[in-house]
Amino acid sequence: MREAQSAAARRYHHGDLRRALVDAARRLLEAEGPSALSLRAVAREAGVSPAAPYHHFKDKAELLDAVAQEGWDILQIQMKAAKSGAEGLEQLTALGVAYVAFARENPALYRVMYDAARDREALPMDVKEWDDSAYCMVRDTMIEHGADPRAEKDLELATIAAWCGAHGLAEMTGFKQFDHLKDQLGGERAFVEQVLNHMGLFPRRPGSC
Amino acid sequence: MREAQSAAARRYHHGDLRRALVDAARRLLEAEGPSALSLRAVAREAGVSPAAPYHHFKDKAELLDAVAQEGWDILQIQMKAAKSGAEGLEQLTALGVAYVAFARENPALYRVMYDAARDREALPMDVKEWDDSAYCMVRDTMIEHGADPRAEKDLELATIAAWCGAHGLAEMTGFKQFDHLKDQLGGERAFVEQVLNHMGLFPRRPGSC
DNA sequence: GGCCCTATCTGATCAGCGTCAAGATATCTT
DNA sequence: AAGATATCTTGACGCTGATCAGATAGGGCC
Repeated sequence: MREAQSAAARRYHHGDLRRALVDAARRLLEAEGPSALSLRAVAREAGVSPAAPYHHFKDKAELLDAVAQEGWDILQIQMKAAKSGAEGLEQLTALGVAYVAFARENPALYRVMYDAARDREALPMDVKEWDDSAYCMVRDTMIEHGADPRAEKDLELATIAAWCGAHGLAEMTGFKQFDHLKDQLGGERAFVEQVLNHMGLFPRRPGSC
Repeated sequence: MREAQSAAARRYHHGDLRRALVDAARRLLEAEGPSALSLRAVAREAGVSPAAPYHHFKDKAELLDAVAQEGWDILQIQMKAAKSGAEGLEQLTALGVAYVAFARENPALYRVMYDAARDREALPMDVKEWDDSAYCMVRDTMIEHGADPRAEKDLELATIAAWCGAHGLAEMTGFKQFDHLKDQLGGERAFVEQVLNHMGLFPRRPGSC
């Protein structure tokens, strides 16, 4: 009926429609932006009828959740790579730079990721894979460079503070108000690095400063 | 034709429909959340036809811009009050707490504010009123407490870092992942304060730390 | 007062959206 | 081969943002 297909990737009538829908969504997202991401447009892009997605996703939000999850996976991979590309305390800055770079290079995807997070009032990291999460990578990096792993609260607070700062910077780096400063500093990359360095990317030790 | 009305507030057929629409939008926003904020629902709430708003706003986005602008105004007022309610270096923390509190008490409004900002890739502060903006309030507070006003770049970077951190915290404070920590610290307010204190809410002086 | 002009608002209409129910179709199981 | 089941299509519903012609009501001018 159909050409030879990559076996496991195809099933039933259309093939692995679930996979195809997520791919179509990401294609649309990159090409047309978040506002063009309607369920019907995704179905159209995947070559199926508007109702077909409902056999694989409860509703539109669940499709977007799947797209967002892929985004978090990619972000984690890129942060991991950035960490191993740096040494010493600069690893923390490198993680931040990678985080912001991901958001800037995939703005539509990043928006979908946080729209979903805001809706469910939680980051989408499952508890069971919590240990591999990008969030924990930041915390562990702090420990590796001297933060006291027994001061749990301070460690968590510092990780949260760093994450919040990176997220804020990711959303605002593109704002026009900062164009002047970016030029002064020699580009967006330098701007991001320096703002990150002005954040407390490390646990406060009692009595420091 | 109509009862006595507050004079300046009423004009033409309906009255000051523009004002009425923004009010209706904020009412809907608080009652039903951002997803219920359709142009038609706003018109319904204001008691006019679905097409009436188009005589006062170019499109839906422009209505939302007006709502967002009111949000920024309120935020600024509340931050100003918070600053004068604190003393010394704690003023900076107080500004952050007020910022996050506003976002937490008006989550739908805060979302509209930043949705608009992301769309136009800029904070909505007009250049002419830049000097009164909440953003400058943060910077000026840093100066008042010893930051060197001549180190312009560091000052700006620190202000941006603080703003990014506050925004990130505003969006993520409600996330369920942090519930445990909030309980440990004795409530959300304490959580917010401590995360803020872990951020670098002050310009880096060369050689400090 | 009487007139026109213009801003304002209504009603009808359009394409597109998310979602659902009913029916057709292809694959899996036996 | 036959029945069960998962998958997809078709058609429909109510909603949305937006546009247009036409009704209406104030303000300015004589």
